[in-house]
Amino acid sequence: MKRKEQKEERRRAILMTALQLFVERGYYDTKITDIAAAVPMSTGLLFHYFESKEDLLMELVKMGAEGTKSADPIPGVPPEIFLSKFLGQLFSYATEQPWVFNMFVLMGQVRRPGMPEEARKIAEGVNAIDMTVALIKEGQSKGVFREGDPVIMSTMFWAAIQGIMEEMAVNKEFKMPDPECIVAILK
Amino acid sequence: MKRKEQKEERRRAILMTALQLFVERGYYDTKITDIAAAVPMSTGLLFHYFESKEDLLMELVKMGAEGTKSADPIPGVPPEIFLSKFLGQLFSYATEQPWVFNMFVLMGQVRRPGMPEEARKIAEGVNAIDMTVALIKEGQSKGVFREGDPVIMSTMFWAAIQGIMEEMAVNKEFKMPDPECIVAILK
DNA sequence: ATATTCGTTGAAAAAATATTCAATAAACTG
DNA sequence: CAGTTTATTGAATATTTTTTCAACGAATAT
Repeated sequence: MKRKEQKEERRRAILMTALQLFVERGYYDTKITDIAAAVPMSTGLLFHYFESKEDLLMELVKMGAEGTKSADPIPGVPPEIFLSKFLGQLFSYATEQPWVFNMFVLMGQVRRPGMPEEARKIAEGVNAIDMTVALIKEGQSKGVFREGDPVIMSTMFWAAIQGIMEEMAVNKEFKMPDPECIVAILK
Repeated sequence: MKRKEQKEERRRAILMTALQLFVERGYYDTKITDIAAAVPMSTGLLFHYFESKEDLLMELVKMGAEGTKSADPIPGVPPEIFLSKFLGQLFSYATEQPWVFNMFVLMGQVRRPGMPEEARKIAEGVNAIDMTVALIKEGQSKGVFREGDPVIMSTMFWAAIQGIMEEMAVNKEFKMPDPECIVAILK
């Protein structure tokens, strides 16, 4: 039974290639032929593994949604510490586990208008903003975060992270920021 | 000579319609037929006014690049005051001059990978980040802004603003944030 | 060793979208 | 008013991109 393993491996290769291209060039600008050529394989064969381009995106987004569950806050850990550690981890993935990093970037991109509805819905379901809103409230009540509408603060926080990650994804020389520097947005 | 004025007006109408659709649905997801239908006019006629969809985008981006020049810092004004006033103005445009606001959002979007090269280049030329880098350095030397790599801080700053503006553009109920709250990212 | 299934290809078909165009109506000019 | 230019339409065409498919080779099973 080596066939099945090989098939899985090929599937993964396609997914990872597509992920990288989607993040670096954008979903609409990466054509099926680009993905196939980069894997590499014939365009026809790609449809042996995925029903459509949108299906490919869906698989990625589902994986991303799955993976994000492990980013839930740990009860008892102070919010500023948790966020700081979380970001440190995230940024270190940029070089150590590029696909995890790219996945995060992709999830953020898919939430934007103009992306295929189905995928977008799933990505919106993984709402990091809600998670941080709670954390921000906690931090505010403890006096470690400054006052202000938690929803706006959370939006700013994630937008800043997304912006930095997209910069990092495209411009490989961009210096990895100190997590503290981002958590400081909330302080 | 009423013809010429009317033509200009029609042109503007197309431009403004396209701008709104591009921002709300994204460039690739708004079809030429969508724009024409929204103006409203026949799809064929649209090509009487603009050579192509990309040309339409180019015109918008050129307008945006032109308009952004008026956002240069005023010598002598303290950086934190300038930025705060600037953001106040910008956010107030969201309701008072939606097209100015949308233009800002569009410029940010066009800078991203996957957008048509030609337009992207122009948008990247209008680099608000460079402008703020100087302002941040000034603020740091005066001690009103906190320490940290000015490029990263500037990237964060604009990414946060872009994120909030995109939210405002799509979700009309989103509460306009206090500019102080954003400038606080730098303090 | 033969049959059967699966992987693979590249060219052809289909689908989505942008663009052109011939025809007509409306506005202007002298 | 007759003639000329401009605006307008929507169906036809061109282009771009995705998707299918018939054919063939390689691996696996019997």
